[in-house]
Amino acid sequence: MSDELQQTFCEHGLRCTRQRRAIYNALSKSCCHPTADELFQMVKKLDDGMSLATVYNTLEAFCCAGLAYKIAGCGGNGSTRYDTGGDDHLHLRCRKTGHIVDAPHDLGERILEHIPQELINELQDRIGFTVNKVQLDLVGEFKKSPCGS
Amino acid sequence: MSDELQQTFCEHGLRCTRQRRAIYNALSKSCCHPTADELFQMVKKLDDGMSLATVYNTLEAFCCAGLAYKIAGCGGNGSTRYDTGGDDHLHLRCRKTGHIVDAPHDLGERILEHIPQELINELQDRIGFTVNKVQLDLVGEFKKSPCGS
DNA sequence: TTTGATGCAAAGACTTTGCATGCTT
DNA sequence: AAGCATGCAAAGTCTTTGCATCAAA
Repeated sequence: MSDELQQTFCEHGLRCTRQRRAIYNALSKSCCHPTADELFQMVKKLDDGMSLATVYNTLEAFCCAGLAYKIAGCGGNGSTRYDTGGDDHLHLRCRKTGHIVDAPHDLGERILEHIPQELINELQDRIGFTVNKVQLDLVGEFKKSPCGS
Repeated sequence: MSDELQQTFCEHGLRCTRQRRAIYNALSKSCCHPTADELFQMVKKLDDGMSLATVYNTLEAFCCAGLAYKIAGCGGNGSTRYDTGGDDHLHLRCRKTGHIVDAPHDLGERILEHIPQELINELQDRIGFTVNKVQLDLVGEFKKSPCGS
């Protein structure tokens, strides 16, 4: 079983288990930044021996290893959402449902490239704050539910 | 007691109580987007007859009325943070502590004005998403604790 | 074989709710 | 006087933890 995923885990100091594979696959396939429970529901269908605690533990391990990120859950209910932390830094957040969806890649890039790096640098110097990631959120409302979810 | 705050509440259909005054004042004075519990701690010092449930209820009422906003609590612990929803749309989020601080007003404006409205419009048309608020978060780390908190 | 991961259930943290009482309007 | 807001405690979510068992390395 020395596939790509195994190697990814290994490079990040994580053991490669059946559960972690399933969770990682579900997370990276999803376009909608699922919550821990949503992931659990997806994964349980494919693999019945799976507990919600493991999903939480695994996500925490992924986050520590840099394989995933928590993104805020400020919408409807207060649950944390996760993503695999690609370069999708433009989110559409629905005020009502709490859903978070990536903006189309091309538009995201075109919008983000307008943010001037020299101002970010100035800010870092002035405040004593190190910026790791620039995250632009457009808060609003979907006219209809995205992703069919 | 027909001061400014009373009028603000009244315009938003809210009764003006001692507790709501205290909570609103504490929230608008704070530069650091407190959690419900942090607000409770601040306010309890000044007004002993104050319950945490009231803080939550009041914040919920403020949010419904548009007097405050929830902002995500994706940092350390998972508690929601609040602000009075001025035009401070550039936040510095500390990965480690979960603290959220406004960027200095001038810098925030200078950075945000670079985001081209026509691209936002294009996105709204393409996705069927109505943007109410543009929120830019710089995620990273403070070299030392901000706000003395 | 060693060591970390899993699953279960219990505990913990954060938030909401029901209801009697009090206060604003 | 009427009706919303408060306070308390209990209930509800979401998340973490302890511990025995299991599996990856």
